[in-house]
Amino acid sequence: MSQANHQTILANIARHIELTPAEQARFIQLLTPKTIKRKQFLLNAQQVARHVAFVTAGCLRAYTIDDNGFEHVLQFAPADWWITDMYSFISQHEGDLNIDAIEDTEVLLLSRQDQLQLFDDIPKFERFFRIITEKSMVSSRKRLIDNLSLTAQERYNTFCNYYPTLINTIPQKQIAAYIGVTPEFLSKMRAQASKKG
Amino acid sequence: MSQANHQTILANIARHIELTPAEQARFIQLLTPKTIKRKQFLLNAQQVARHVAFVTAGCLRAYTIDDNGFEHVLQFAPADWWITDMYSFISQHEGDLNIDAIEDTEVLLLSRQDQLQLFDDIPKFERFFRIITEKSMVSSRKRLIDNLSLTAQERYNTFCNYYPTLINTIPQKQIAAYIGVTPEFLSKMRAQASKKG
DNA sequence: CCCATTTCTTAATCTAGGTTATTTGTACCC
DNA sequence: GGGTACAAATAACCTAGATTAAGAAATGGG
Repeated sequence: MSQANHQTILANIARHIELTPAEQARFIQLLTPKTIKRKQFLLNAQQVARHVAFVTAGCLRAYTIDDNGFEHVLQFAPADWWITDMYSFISQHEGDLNIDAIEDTEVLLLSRQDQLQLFDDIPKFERFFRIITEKSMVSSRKRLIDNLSLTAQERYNTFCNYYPTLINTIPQKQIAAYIGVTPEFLSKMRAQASKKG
Repeated sequence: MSQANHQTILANIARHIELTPAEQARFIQLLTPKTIKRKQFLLNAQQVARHVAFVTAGCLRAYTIDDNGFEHVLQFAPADWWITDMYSFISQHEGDLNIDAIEDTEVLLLSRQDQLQLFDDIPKFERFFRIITEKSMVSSRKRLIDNLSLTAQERYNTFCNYYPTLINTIPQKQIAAYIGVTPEFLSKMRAQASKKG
């Protein structure tokens, strides 16, 4: 089972770089498996994100709580996704993101320290993370544009396309906290949309 | 003068990696200087972003135009900033960002092709771009959180802190297109704020 | 299987910010 | 230096989405 998880992460990496068996072994050795039960936290705001997590099963969510107590979801991470508080992870200072599990979840953790060592020892890993950071940057920008230019209904549709597996598995209030509306308004939109068919 | 520009970009890079004189020379050789006059374009939507630009003087802006014809500014790039359409640059497919000059501007261009070659030849450059992409990612996320959780007035204040040099040099309508309000509403906010002192 | 908690829906009311329109101010260009 | 084009201000009115409140439905833990 742990073996299966290792295959998943190696397949994820193989999309961008090719590793020798020795390099694979070296990498696997640095990973710490961890189980996070539903509603438990991988990371709290005001903590330092020592690790980046790769999800092998379940689903995590990263969110902030604003001054009025409202939650804003930055990212969901179902299986095969990477997640961390990037600010805290790269600066190793305390961050403002909470990461918790919306269902029982398994992750493989890589510490920043080991990651940086890996960059020195096997530059291909620096390439891998350079590439996935470039891609995250693109999707973060895309989302910012969507928030600036789309209506709530359009953002909901976009969400459904982006996270198709999540629509029926996560509470609607989480979707609302992601697209930037109140749960009440999302409910109203869905009611109107279902009328029209 | 071109020498001065080269010093600027080398100093920018030296913040994160150390280069030998030979490596510096190799890098400089790959750069193409370009002048963009006020209101002229470095890149149009529907073009492929062949280059990433480093601004040595003046100021660029990157923006999209939505389906209703409204402009949304993603980034301003005064001197010492890097700018490109990241999606188009990494995929080499056509993008949706326009980049133009809000005043006469000088840039140094690095093509994606040369950048990737540089990553193969001198891994330190892959490190440099890995680091600045991580940092852009952090600021993009920060801005997304701000858009989800702050009022227009608070976003205006945040803008003033983030781009202090721009407040008096760029048109207010550009600031409005960045913080996500109409120029009319920004004008109203400023009037109210100045009343209170 | 049942109770407690959380989630979802509906509806009335409210407001931040948008829209439209007009006026005034400013900058550049021949 | 005067006209054209763009930028900013002001004000009346409008709407997408928030707030508040209350009931209905679903879920999960024991």
